[in-house]
Amino acid sequence: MQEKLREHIEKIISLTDEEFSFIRAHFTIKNSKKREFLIRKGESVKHCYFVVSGLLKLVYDDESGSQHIVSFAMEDWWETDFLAFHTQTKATMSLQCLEDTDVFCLSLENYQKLCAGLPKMEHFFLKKSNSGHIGSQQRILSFLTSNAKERYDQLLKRYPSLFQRVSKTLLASYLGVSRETLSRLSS
Amino acid sequence: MQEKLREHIEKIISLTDEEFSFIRAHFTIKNSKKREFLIRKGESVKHCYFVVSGLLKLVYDDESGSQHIVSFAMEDWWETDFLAFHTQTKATMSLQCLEDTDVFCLSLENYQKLCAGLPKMEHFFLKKSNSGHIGSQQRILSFLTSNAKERYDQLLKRYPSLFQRVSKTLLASYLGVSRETLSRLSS
DNA sequence: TTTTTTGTGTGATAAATATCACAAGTACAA
DNA sequence: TTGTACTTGTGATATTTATCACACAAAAAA
Repeated sequence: MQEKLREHIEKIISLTDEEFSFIRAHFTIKNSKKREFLIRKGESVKHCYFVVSGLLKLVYDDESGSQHIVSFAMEDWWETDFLAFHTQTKATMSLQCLEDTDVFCLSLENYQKLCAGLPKMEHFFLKKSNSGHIGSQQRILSFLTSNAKERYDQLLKRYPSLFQRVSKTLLASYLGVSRETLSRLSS
Repeated sequence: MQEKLREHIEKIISLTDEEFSFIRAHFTIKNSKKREFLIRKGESVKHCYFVVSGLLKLVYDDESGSQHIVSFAMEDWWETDFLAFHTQTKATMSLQCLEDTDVFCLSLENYQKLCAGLPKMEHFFLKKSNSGHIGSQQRILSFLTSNAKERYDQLLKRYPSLFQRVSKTLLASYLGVSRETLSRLSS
């Protein structure tokens, strides 16, 4: 499990064994079962998570009770309610396991210590944050330029594995269409 | 004009005069007229821009010829085609002045030198990138949870000044609705 | 100034999508 | 095993939004 984290980081920066030990010491491990919550709306957000295996959904529940999926977090993803985590405010979203999931947990304090103690890691997180930002911008663009059918096809092309792992209902709520419309599109 | 940049950076990290001189040396200044392009689709993206005054639009032109506004860049914003800038690929979007605009320009090379020479700045850019990511996620959320009217009201509330500065047609293309629909919403 | 482009509102209509309702299939727990 | 909850497809209908067309106003260019 440690190796997964190390390999992931070493895609961007190279590390000595000592550096990795230093990094490793800032994380804890958590093994969660399907349906378990890592973050609950309204509670404080203790950690940023690195997904080693499994699958989670980051969801926003609106006033009328419907769910909106901001993001699916799969292997090799960093996920949390970033706003709440960085500003130390209460979560506005929830992070819940869709499968049994193993994660590394990084507290804000350890995140800051890690960046301060090893500037390379600040560089690493900057790269990650940039990719995240670019990814979100692409998703915005897909809302601006594409209808439901096109967004569905783009998702299918980009993350084909998702279609085996999550229900159509969840895909619909990620794409921003009703499950009935999605059902009619895919047939 | 320099002071604007310094004040902006000092909102996040504090600087000595020498540090600021070091930073300043990595930027060039550009004054552009309304309608001028800082980035053109298809060309290479030389800089990341910090907007001192004025207003720009970051637009994506689709195959059918319609424009989609990914972002408005106002005073104190950092803007570029981030994907093209960071990966040194051709621009897929254009950045064009909606008003006469003054910017500081930072090349990728200088961006890297700046981060390497002054780790504080890597920290600064990480904070900026995180806010950008969070902002994009909020925008995604508005597409997921809100209809055109609600998105319009949210934008009006968040950036009231935009409504004096840009045409309804451009607002429509930022919100992802046709100008006719927007016109009917706002009356 | 005159001309041309750009912006805006609004009607009529078409297309996309949501909502409600129901039936049947599948997974999972008691 | 039975039952309960979750999932999926599909019909009927309502709502939202896009598209096309036009008139006119405002702004920029000649």
